Amino acid sequence: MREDRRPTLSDVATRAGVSKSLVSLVMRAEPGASAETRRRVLEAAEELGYHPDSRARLLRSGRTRLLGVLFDIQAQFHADLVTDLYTAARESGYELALSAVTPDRDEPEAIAGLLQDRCEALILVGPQSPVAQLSRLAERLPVVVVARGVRDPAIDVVRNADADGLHMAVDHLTGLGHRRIIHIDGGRAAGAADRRRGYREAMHRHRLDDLARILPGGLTEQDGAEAARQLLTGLPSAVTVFNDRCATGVLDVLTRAGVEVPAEVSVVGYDDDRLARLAHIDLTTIAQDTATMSRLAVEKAIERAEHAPAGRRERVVPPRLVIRGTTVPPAPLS
Amino acid sequence: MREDRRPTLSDVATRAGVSKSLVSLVMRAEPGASAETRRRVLEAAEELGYHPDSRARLLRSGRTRLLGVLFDIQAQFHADLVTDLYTAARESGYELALSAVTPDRDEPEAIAGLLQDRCEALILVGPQSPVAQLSRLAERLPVVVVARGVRDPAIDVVRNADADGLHMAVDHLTGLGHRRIIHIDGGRAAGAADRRRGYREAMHRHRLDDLARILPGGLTEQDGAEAARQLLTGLPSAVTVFNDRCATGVLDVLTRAGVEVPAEVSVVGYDDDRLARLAHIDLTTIAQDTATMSRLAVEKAIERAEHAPAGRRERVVPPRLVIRGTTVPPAPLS
DNA sequence: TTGAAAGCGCTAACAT
DNA sequence: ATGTTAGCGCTTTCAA
Repeated sequence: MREDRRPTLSDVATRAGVSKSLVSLVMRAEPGASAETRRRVLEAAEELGYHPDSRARLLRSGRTRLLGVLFDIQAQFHADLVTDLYTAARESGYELALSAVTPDRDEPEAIAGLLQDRCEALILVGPQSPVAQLSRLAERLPVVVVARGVRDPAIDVVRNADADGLHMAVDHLTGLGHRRIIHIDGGRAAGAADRRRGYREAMHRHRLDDLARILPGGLTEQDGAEAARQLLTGLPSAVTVFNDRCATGVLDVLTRAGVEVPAEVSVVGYDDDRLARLAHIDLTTIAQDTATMSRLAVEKAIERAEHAPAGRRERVVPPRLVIRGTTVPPAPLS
Repeated sequence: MREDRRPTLSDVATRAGVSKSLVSLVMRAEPGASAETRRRVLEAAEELGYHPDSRARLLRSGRTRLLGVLFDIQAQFHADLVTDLYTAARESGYELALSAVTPDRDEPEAIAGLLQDRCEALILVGPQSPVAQLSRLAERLPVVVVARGVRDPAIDVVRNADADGLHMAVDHLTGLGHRRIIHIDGGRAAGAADRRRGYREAMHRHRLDDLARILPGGLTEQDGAEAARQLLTGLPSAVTVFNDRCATGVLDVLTRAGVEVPAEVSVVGYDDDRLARLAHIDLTTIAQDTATMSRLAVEKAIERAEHAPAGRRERVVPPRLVIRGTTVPPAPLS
């Protein structure tokens, strides 16, 4: 069966006939022990099946090299970001502590968990908490907010240029010849306001103000489906949607209603999450550069954790238009 | 700016004018402190923004009350399970340590992270590792595998009755009058073999062996989309699909090809994940009882961690047919 | 009900 | 190159 007590550093020291300090040095591969001692210690450790206890180690050294990550386990885009955060953290020699927000586990609870783990900094992906709470948190440890704008000098922000993204979307559509372009927005979601603004600005620039129209949407497939039903009463020639998840709902309802996409209506999403890339969805979208955003977030977090804050407080990553199958020139009769 | 040192239990004790022991009791909500003391301590803790250091706490008490959870961050169904695992763990007074598998972070790496954290037991959601590796792991600490069958007396298993699930799906369809029912399978995925078997058994029971046909599918929307293209060459009257994610791909391709679901083809999924429940997908499916499975997994893990293994090694949870909008009687001409 | 003291397993500062 | 001595922040005796 299993050992009832795990061997400690002392056990190894006794067995090797040396002091704990030596064992500590050897286990960390630090210089300061003779080759012979090193050999004896390693041998003893091996025989005992010794593994250092990271908690004790970190408790003593005062460092955890741990970055706390808050995310919504139901959001595909968050999953994509977490994927890249793991990569970025490993490259920087840090570990990630994940804490998910679920329908039954709210943000304060998820954050409390991270604080208990003594993370050196927090990376919050699309947090919904009021700014005041985030500010309070930032008084206690470095906080980096990803994919949401927060105006607080103590909080680092990594986000994409949402307004620019919608400029690209609208420019792409007008370039194809579309004029009746509707925006299905994200309501109060992070980034939604900027994307709305970007849409309005672009429509204005193309002198299409009269045709501009914004339909209330949201973050989920459900929200998109509902918005699409509104759409059916008076079809535009193209739609820009708050995000890919919402766009998926739009696509689904349109298709079911017999509206051909893109022949009758072109659709542009936002995020370029895994969903959009699926061959059968094949959604034209505005890609957020999750790899870069993740790298920057980890960099920022470590920077703040290790020395004083340096560099710009807000990093805005440019989005990128990814043309796939849901956008074509408008039908002649349109 | 920020405090350079996080408040400790001693700080709280000083501020509240009591001993460390009292603070310790109060923070753990243990009896033995007067109401007045309790109030003062909590107030001091709040003012200082104190959070107990879990490492120190656990180092001292020798226990972590930590359950390590391995899951695939790209799988919706895993997200649903993790959601319920959080709930179950909280009810048992345990915490969860999440470790995600990503395209860039394989299972051994994710598991190594969990081991460093000194989790008392591991809950592996749909692990892909060979049984030999899981067995080796189980020699070091309690291991519970969820949603995959593993034949090793040292490993607890919590899964749903996959074969029964397909019996239900086929019975439902034949009950509606379907005869030409095809199964799109999950290849080598966990549970796929049992679901295939269940399909064959049910078709046999209904004396439909001649019409039984299995198409290679997989776990993802992509896999479903590809399988559906095969389907188009000779439409059956109904399809049972390995899981909801895959079924989504099937639905999408069929709809785009002008095949009406369910008028022309009925579709049944598996899992009842968030996707299936979306109003616009509205997929008839076989629900896995994630709440029960999660509760059992947590129970098993704690049981093994705290005393010797007790109770049945394998817990099989019955699935449940959820009838939604993708199944109707076959078209008369079919 | 409260407090003092002794560690948990480890690392860091200081000896030698 | 090696050993000794203090803790890290907490829980756990044990006394008061």
